[in-house]
Amino acid sequence: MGLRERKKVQTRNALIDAALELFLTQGYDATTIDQIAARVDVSPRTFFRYFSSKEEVALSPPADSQEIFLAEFAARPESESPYTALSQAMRAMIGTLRDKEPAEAERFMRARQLVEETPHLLAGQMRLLMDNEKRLVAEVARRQGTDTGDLLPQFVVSIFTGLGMVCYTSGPQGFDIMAKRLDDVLKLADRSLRPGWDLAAAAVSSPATG
Amino acid sequence: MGLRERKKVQTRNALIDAALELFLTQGYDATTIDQIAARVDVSPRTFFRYFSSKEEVALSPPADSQEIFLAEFAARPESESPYTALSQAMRAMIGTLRDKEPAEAERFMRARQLVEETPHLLAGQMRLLMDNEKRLVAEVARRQGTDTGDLLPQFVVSIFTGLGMVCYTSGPQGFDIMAKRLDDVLKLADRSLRPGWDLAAAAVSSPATG
DNA sequence: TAATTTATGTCACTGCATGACAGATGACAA
DNA sequence: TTGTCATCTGTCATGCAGTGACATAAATTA
Repeated sequence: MGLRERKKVQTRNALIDAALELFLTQGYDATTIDQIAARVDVSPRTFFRYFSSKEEVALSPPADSQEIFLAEFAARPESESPYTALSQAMRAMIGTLRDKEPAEAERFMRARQLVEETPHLLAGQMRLLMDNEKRLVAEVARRQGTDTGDLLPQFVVSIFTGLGMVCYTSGPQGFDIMAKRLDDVLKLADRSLRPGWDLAAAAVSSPATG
Repeated sequence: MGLRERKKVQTRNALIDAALELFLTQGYDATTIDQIAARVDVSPRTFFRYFSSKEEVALSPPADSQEIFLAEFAARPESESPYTALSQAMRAMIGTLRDKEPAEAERFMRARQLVEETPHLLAGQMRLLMDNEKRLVAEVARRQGTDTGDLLPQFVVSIFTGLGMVCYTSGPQGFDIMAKRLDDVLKLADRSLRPGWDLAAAAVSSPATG
């Protein structure tokens, strides 16, 4: 990796860290791009060459973690039912984040705290989630052998997204507490959902449409 | 109702209609506040006296419909379980919207279409949803006799919100198709969820934490 | 009609975001 | 090392969103 590329990574991380620091201390709205840029000694224009908006710099860690989740999900064995694969992918994601180098893991936690206390960012994160939802639905449909347009895969993904929100919205905390919370929610889900609810068979047994 | 008050309602509706018209034809981003204001013959500054942001004018109908939903939910009889009450409130909301005068019903449908095809607005609507979620969780907890901090009421609300999203994200359509879609999703939920899953008893029967 | 309240318009200003252009800096070959 | 090329950065100019201050116009009330 050349010097140029290393510098870019460095600047990018510096911008994220500076932004998170200012957002968390002064608040998101009260912080200007100029302040963030000044702290990293770059021009405001340069900031926008790394991030397309003020929102994006704050949501950059969450976006990364979602990518990780999607990768983990795609890597789950075919033997797992859609919902099981989703749950396991979520656990795997938390583990992957925890095992990163401290500086990076710290960024994820700080961003998480910021997003939670800033409604605008929470909305933005939901948008990220919905952007990925299509990919998720497609993969679930594939595992079920159903069509992407079917109600069932969308249903499964929506239920799961709901669970994710519950364990996400629960105050500042570390990865371990987050994992514990996820376990609790998944246990609750196991008690609430019928076995095989996420498999196509249940839907197929219904009479033809119309 | 005095002349002044009537004029305000009139201007407000005119602004919403002009905004929706421009947003739907030119796109949300390509439309400026100046254009909207010009179409209603008011100054741009006046626009911001009616709506605090460009986003708010577009989300005004969805915000209203959510208020209707909350009112319907609060009015459901105590005999209904939390989830049943939520489902019935949703059906009631669609009915209430359909029965409004055509001009107003039209606004809801147009806004719905706009929100669906504009990611930024979809995110904004999710924020509205989450703003109301606290109220919803509190009411569900009250019906269950559980604490607002408990996992169960949050779980129930999240599951339901997920269902709502499924039936919301499904292409441009009228109230009837929307109601049909809701029915399908609720049927699917009935097949997937264990009886009594939304009642406190199920959680209480689990062994003590730890 | 006169006095009061309230809505609206104008003006000025800050912040976010983008395009264009020039200069600085790293990459690479001779 | 040097020269060339690609790329990153800073400066400048611009448009749009959103807000505060103040004056004006209109509706309300007496």
